Amino acid sequence: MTGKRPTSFDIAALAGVSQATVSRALSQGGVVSEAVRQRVVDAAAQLNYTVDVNARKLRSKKINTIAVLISEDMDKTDSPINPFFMPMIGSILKYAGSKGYDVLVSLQKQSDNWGSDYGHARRADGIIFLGYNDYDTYTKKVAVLGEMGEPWVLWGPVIPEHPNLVIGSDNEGGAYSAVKHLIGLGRRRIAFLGEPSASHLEYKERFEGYVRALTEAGITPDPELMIDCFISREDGVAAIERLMSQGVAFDAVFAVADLLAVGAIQQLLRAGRSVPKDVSVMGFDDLWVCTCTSPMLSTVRQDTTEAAHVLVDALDVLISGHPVELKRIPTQLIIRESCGG
Amino acid sequence: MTGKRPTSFDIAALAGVSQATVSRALSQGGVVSEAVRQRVVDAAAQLNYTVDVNARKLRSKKINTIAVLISEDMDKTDSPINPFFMPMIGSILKYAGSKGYDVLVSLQKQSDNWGSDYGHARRADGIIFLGYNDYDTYTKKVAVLGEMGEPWVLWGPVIPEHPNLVIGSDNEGGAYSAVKHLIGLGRRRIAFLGEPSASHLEYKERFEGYVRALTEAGITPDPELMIDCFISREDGVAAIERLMSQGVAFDAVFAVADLLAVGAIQQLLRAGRSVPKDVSVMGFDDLWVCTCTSPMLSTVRQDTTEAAHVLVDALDVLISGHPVELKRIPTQLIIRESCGG
DNA sequence: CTGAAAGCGCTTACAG
DNA sequence: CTGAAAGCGCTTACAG
Repeated sequence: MTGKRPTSFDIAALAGVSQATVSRALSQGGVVSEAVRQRVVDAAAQLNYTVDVNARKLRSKKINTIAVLISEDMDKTDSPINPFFMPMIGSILKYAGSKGYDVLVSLQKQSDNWGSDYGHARRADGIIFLGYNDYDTYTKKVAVLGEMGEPWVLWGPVIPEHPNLVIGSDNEGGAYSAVKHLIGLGRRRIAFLGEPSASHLEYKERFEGYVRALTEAGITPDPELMIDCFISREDGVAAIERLMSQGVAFDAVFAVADLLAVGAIQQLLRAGRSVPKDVSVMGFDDLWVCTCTSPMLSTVRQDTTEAAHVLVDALDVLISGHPVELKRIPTQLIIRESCGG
Repeated sequence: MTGKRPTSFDIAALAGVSQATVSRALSQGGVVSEAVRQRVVDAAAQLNYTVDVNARKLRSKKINTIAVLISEDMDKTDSPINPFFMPMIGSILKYAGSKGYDVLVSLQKQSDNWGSDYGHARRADGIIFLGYNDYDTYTKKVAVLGEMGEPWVLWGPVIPEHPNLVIGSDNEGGAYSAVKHLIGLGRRRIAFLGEPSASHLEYKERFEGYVRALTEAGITPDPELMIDCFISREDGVAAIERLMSQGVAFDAVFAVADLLAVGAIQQLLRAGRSVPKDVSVMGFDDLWVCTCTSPMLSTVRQDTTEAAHVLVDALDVLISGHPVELKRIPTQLIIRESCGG
């Protein structure tokens, strides 16, 4: 529909130079006299010309594109993307864009044999994986990429034994500081709401922080207070229902994810308990929803902006052929109304 | 870093056919005998070969890529993307992917002279614009694309005078049904929280629905009940503060966006009013946060999944050179706890 | 159904 | 600093 797009030859003719010179004038490192460059730029503007990126990529073998592959969230019906990743994706788009990368975004089922495709077909120079937190599944996948020499980084649990290039939050430390804060408030019976599967290492790390804080305060972790849940608001509601129906006494809730904490607050209020007077509630993530509840939710913030920068920078380094170390990003305790004083 | 990628010539040699046949065997409409195709596919698998998408795009002139251009939200500090678009983007990724499109996503400032770039540089066959709801700004921009013959669709207010290809919700009808519902509950003093700028036509349409429902019920719209706000939780809080400090009596709130309604609920509770007993609250959008408040927020749902499908389908039709009509997607009234009975 | 050949629009040594 | 030429890896008429 576009009619005839002008090519570099058209610009060359109009500017009275060779096609090669047009190419030089319009690319980053091209050596041309300033006068000629100006003529070319004017001619390009006049004909509404832009470099054909596909020809450039083919010829130069530089793609300047990164792929963001997001694990499709099968639990959620409303949106296929985990809300935690939303601002992170936004920041990745913004930051990668500022570094001159185009960004391909794709949703993938964890089961598919995706991934290799993107780099392999020369669509992207490197891949950022988001939401692949099931250790058993993803390790095999990225191993393939490693063999192919495809640069990739993954957001997830940072563990030393892990094959390089994983970037994530200080989950244990974040959980520790949160629970320590609750203890400082005088809470002793702190319920733990979390993911049961042993392959979700991030949640396991948060559990370890919980245990450390309790132990340090001389409190013996009580299995009755530990509720296995998947990560959803509904599971948070159910967890509180279960604790109360079993008659388990508790004066605080630490949830491994804000979604759980949101559900917990709702169910506590519904049951006539006051938050934070009767029960303090603490989440993890600092989703945007934390400021929308009444009372507003205290939480452990994962810095998604910083995460995006670190991920893109690491991939950038990897693409240029240098090694990168795995990195743990500090969390920050955010105290709002749901904790009380 | 990847070493030598195999080309179609390598596959040809291995399979004992010509390079052209490899190309045919591996492309959609290629005519080849089944036996040969199998040999080629096997050879490709053996060498871990995938078609170089850049060469394919250059040669075939088919890009099979759509660009999603999102207006960067300057108001928000936490995330640069309006939360309303999050699930829509997810659905677009999913649906466009299922149709065989790659999806480039980019954040743009409304002021930039972006956009034309994407189609023009042969990066994308067409463009989906999200969040460009300032009528005055975007009309000029898309006009340029129109002249260039670049396919595009825009999510926004659907108005007959508008240059084609805009897809949006039935804003007037949605607001009408919401306010009518409040009136049916016995509410008479219904505050309107909305965006003041006349160029934000979607909000204007919702205002018109509000007025129509009131008028139809014989209630004269009262300017005292109409509060100008930008679209944020904070503005929702401020709006309620203002109404109460001015001593304006009201028994319901209709907000043009859930964000406002969330803030309204928070401030009403803080001021000791009961929701919904004293005041019914109704939002618009059906953001995911609606189920996270206490009480849960009633709202007018915009169907983001349907929207994504309609946008992608329309762009698809446009790309193939056929015309498309502007379309209005029905909204749905979602009654939750914040309305009362 | 298959092969030989041309060419998509660029970038980049190689000369000058 | 600039030009002529080769070639990136494919697709697609054109023959057969």
